[in-house]
Amino acid sequence: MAILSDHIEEFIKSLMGEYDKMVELQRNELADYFSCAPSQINYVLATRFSPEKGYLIESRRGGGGYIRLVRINPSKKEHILALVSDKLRDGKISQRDAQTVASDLLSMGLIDSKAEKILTAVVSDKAIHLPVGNKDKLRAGILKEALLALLGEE
Amino acid sequence: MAILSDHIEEFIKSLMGEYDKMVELQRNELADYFSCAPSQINYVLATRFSPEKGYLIESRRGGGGYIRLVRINPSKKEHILALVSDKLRDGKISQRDAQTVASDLLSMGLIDSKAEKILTAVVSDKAIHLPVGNKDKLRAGILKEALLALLGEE
DNA sequence: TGTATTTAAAGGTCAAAGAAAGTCAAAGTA
DNA sequence: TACTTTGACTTTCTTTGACCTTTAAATACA
Repeated sequence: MAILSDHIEEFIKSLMGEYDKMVELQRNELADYFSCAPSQINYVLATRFSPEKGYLIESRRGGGGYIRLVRINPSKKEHILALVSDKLRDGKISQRDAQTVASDLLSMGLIDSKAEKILTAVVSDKAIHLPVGNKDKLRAGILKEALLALLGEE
Repeated sequence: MAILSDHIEEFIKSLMGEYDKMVELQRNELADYFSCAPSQINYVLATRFSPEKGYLIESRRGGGGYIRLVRINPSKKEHILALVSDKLRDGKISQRDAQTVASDLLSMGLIDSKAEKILTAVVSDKAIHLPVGNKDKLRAGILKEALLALLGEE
């Protein structure tokens, strides 16, 4: 597993360092450095540096333009409550989305990898073997309880 | 004449070596090497590298995709698999028993208190809001997947 | 000089092509 | 009968390229 997008992700993270809150990129320069299409950079930002993963993106076009990544350090409680009201608003959630929630929590450092594994497992279609239909509704209930349980832990 | 699947199994095991915990495969490459259909590889994985046989499988599709096999720590495996076959034998479990399983795991040191909270939550009747009846069956499925997921850690 | 216009330098979007792996059912084999 | 093998089709993730929008700087002009 060593793919261009992963390299770019790593590179950006190394630029940001462990403790910095912010880094500024030049899209074209980066694309040049990795010999790829500039839009590749957007792809990496969209898939690896989304708000759900704990980053905000600001940018400016034109001469002297830039892309600025800001790492947000969310309060656990707020973030989880936001997830509950956001992703579970309509009382159902797909397996895919639920697992994204889990992996996002991990990448934000709000849960550890063991907890992430459990979350991923319990929202899987495998865990929820119903004949058909309302899996997504049930899954939402399970995920919700799990998330609320996380609130308790400090 | 040993059969193709057996050869593939052996080959993968030799790749992993005696002491490695993990090996990464390329499905198509392997299939090529054995001149078989790619889905043959899935068959081998499903029949020879299941959790019950001591392996977890992670994978990723698309460019840079891979299949990763993780060998489960045997002693942990025994504990947990014993639980699975014991408590979940008949495919259902009460909320009370499920929660006992969780707290037992905690006191055995196999999970931390955060994980225990999650487990307790996801097997609660609150999480599983079905109109009526088959909660215990569903709960068993959820618990089982959660336990199997734990096998991978550490 | 001050404003309007043009140009060039960024970054953004989207869809298509490519690169894996997954699924499932049918056919083959022991 | 149960296990194995295959192949067609699906899903997911990545990469590229063509075209669009925004902005700063340069230039023209009144």
